[in-house]
Amino acid sequence: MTGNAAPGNRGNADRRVRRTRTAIRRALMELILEKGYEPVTVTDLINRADVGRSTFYAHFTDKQAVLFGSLEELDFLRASPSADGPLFAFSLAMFEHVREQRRLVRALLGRRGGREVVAHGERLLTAAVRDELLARGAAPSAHLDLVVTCVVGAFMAMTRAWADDEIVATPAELNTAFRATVVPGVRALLERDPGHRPVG
Amino acid sequence: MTGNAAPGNRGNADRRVRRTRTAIRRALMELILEKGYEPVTVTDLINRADVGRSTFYAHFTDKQAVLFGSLEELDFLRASPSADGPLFAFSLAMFEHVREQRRLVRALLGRRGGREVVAHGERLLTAAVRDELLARGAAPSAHLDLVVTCVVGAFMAMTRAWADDEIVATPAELNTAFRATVVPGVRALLERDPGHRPVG
DNA sequence: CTCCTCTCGAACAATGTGTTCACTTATGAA
DNA sequence: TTCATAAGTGAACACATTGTTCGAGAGGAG
Repeated sequence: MTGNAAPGNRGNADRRVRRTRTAIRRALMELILEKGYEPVTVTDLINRADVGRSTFYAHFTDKQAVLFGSLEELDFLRASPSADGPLFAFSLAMFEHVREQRRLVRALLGRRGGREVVAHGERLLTAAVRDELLARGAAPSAHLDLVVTCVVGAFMAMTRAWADDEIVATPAELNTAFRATVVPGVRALLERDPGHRPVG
Repeated sequence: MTGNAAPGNRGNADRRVRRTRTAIRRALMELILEKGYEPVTVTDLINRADVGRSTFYAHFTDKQAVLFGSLEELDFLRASPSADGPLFAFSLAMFEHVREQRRLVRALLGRRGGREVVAHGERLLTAAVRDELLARGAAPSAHLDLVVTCVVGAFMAMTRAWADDEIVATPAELNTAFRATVVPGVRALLERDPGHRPVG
């Protein structure tokens, strides 16, 4: 092993390497679904993947590296900002997607989830929301960033609370409440802002 | 030692007990300010407090117990809901309070903070916001709870992002953005709801 | 087939947790 | 002041987890 931990070598030639990495990734997913993300230890991982301890560290620096490697393959949070159509059209689709992957979402974002994972999701969503508002003519500003933070915070809070069973609702209800709370304020922002609407 | 870990015995007679507990609490606060909450270990605590390991466990079950004991004395999040005055009047005061206690807030809520601490703060704030909306005539409902979750999520997200230096702003700016995002939606909710306005 | 890479697995040093116990000390009440 | 007792000490323990190292051996590429 050349010691290249967590490289981008997706299509590695050596069958052994592929076997090891996929075994570890699969083990992580399984364990996450069973216990949540935080409680999973490297020791769990190598036991489940049936892989030597040294082998693990030859490929990944820690469990987070494994997760973030796998996360790229999931297309959660692939919210492509749209300038037309309803504001924040992503929300309903996302809430529904979250319901489908509920166990995983709870494990990653919920109480037993991981701080870094939430932060990662927040970053992705923040970028998407910001882009959408810019595409709809909002002027880039500190104020805009604050508003984006609010919107993302609201969305993540609902998702987390719902995944954790703190609230009971359908995706449609989540969506309605989210939009009812946030859209009026954002719409006011957009209208107040003359903006250079790039097409409609 | 009778083995009563973390009791409510605030005014304990024995001077030794008081000495031990305050030493541990003070140690936790100091260490939190130095390293953030998560990295602090029980071992750190007993070294700093200069207290035997067994003594620590005679008084507290873990570091979280120490924190939650101390937290009661801080009057963060003492947002008394008001039925009159502007909606969410607590927000500016709270943002300002947060600025004063910035180092502590960052340590508790920020990247190096603790999951449970955030959850605790969220619970307190959720209750306060919910009460305020009820006091202003909103009907108790699942929808209301969802909206409250949004509002609290937005507030916490701003606070955290700001404490972590992800965004730069004054309390007034935070307050403006928060209210601009959230108040229109909430106001619409209250107006749509005939409600039994109890005075105002 | 052969050579090189990867894996194995065990051992290691660190660090942390939570418990136990015999011993010493401080405290508060009489 | 005396003294029974509640409290603190400190060291040792078993255990879990991390991240590293190394020689031996197996597996794959070419």
